[in-house]
Amino acid sequence: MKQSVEERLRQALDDLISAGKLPESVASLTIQVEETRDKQHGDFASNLAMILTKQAGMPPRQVAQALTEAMKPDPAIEKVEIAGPGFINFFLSNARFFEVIEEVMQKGTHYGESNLGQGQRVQVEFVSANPTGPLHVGHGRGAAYGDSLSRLLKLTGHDVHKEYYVNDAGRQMNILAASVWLRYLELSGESFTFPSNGYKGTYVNEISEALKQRVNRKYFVTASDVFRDIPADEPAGGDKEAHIDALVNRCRSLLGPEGYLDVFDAGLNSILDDIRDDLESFGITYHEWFSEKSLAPRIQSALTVLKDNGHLYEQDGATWFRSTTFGDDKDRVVIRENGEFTYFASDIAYHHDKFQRGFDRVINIWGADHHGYIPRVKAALTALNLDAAKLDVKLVQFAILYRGETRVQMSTRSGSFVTLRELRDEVGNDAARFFYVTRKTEQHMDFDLDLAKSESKDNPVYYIQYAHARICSMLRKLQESEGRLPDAVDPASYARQLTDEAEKTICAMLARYPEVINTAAGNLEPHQITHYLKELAGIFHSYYNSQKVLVEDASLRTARVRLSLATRQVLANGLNLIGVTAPDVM
RNA sequence: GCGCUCGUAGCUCAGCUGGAUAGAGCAUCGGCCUUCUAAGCCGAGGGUCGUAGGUUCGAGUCCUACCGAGCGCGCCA
Repeated sequence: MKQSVEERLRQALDDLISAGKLPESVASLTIQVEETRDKQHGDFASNLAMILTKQAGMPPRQVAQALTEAMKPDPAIEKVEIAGPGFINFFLSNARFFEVIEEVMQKGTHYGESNLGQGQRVQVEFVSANPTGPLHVGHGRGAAYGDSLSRLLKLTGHDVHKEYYVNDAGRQMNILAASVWLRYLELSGESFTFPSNGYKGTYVNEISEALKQRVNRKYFVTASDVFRDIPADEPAGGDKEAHIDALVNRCRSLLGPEGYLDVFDAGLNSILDDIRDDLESFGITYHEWFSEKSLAPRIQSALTVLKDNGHLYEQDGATWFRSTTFGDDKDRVVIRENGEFTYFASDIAYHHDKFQRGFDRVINIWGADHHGYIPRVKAALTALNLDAAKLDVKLVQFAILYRGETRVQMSTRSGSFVTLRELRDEVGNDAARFFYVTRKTEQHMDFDLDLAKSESKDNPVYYIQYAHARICSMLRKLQESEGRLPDAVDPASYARQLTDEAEKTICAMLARYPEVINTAAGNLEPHQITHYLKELAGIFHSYYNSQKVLVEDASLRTARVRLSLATRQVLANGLNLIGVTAPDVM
């Protein structure tokens, strides 16, 4: 519908240019047409005349007049009006609105698809939480967003590759391994003060328990041997970092390379399995789980490229990347004085690898606390002679958790946190996914757990699902009485039968769906879909209350049933896009 | 101090990339079930869009400066 209006304006514009009434320069102008908010202004409106004012050298209303006169007649357009400061308002022919019903029915689950992405290869990396503990509710938002975005991109013609970057190397993982081992020693009868900076969650005990079952006393060492000459922990007046690092080193030396790796993997694999299982239950699967450890051999080669390009230098015994050349606040260390690579060095190698894999576009979904990394990662890409513009980093603000009035402190280390699994168990997958994705990512979000848990009744997701279930229920009733659902009829019949204003509104809404999808995909904003669905469900509920669908008159009934079928289809398509089920019965 | 993300109804949030009189949902108040699911519908009240300037035909949207919130500014990950 919108397209006919655009075509007509384009034609008028071109004609005026060839007639010499408008300068050549305006030919490249993109024509803006929008749906009117107020139907007194017609169905669609364009601001074209006002944009042209300056270059045409005429007042806007006069430009509008010229455009209107140049327009050839179009069967889809019933009336054109000039209004306000110079808007051109289009009134479409009635029959046009109802064509969408059969279009939706014909395309079914494919309705809304587009070729916006033109087969572009897009990588979406999301969640990528450290495998040092179960996912918590903060990760849930990135998970729901990343997955919905991926579905959206796939639907709009992108070749999507979903990836989880597993931080299975580094200090935190070593602390986890040490924590597992220490709990194992406790289970084996030793007693000591657990390090304040160790991982204290109960899941660690479970891993240690399983380890004990498997290896029995193979890794046993007495507590006095473990803690001999270890610097004091913070509660004892020492430094907690030094304390835990010393324990990690002691763990390594006492267990030997093989034993240490066994304990390390016990922790890593158990937690990774748990995360994978958690996400799968949440409706999220990945194409690839990319191991940071596997990157080790390639870190040096990435740094070599930087070095060859002249962007590395030595200072204070460390190797630095001159990221300030590319707009970063300060230069960054890539190889520490002790010879170890920094986390950033891995990140350079990872992004180097991503780009070498040939993606046209790379989307990183990060927690908002990582925003400071964007300049340095982009700097690294540029320094590697790669196109940093292909990298898009979306920051997801953390949800601030409340339990009633009190704020919930979240720390993976202390073990006092709400897991994603707990949230899913309490509010359900549908509510959780919908809730997470219903606001835009940059927006802070207050999340009252008590409210969310008790909210099941008020949660907007039910409102939409209910609309879907209602239609299903109605159709079941018709199946019973008629034995079948009506087939397609001539669009002209819809125009004759569907005279209620609400019916036209619903059709206009259905017709807008593909555009909503494209805008949402283009802006990486799946939240637009949830708002669209709420609106569609709303007008349908309202219609349902004012008009009976299953009326005696067969022609009218058929038209209304087909309209309902189309609405159901779009609701289902939209819900599926955000990973929410569309139930037949509620 | 510098940087990033924000500031819209009592609360939680939209606002279609600059358009016509700023919208929903909760919450509050008043109505609607002998009729396809009341998990629903209809109506009412509620706003200096953080503040002040600027850009233009036109600003919640763009630019600048302040105010306020959250986060970041390690040879941590």
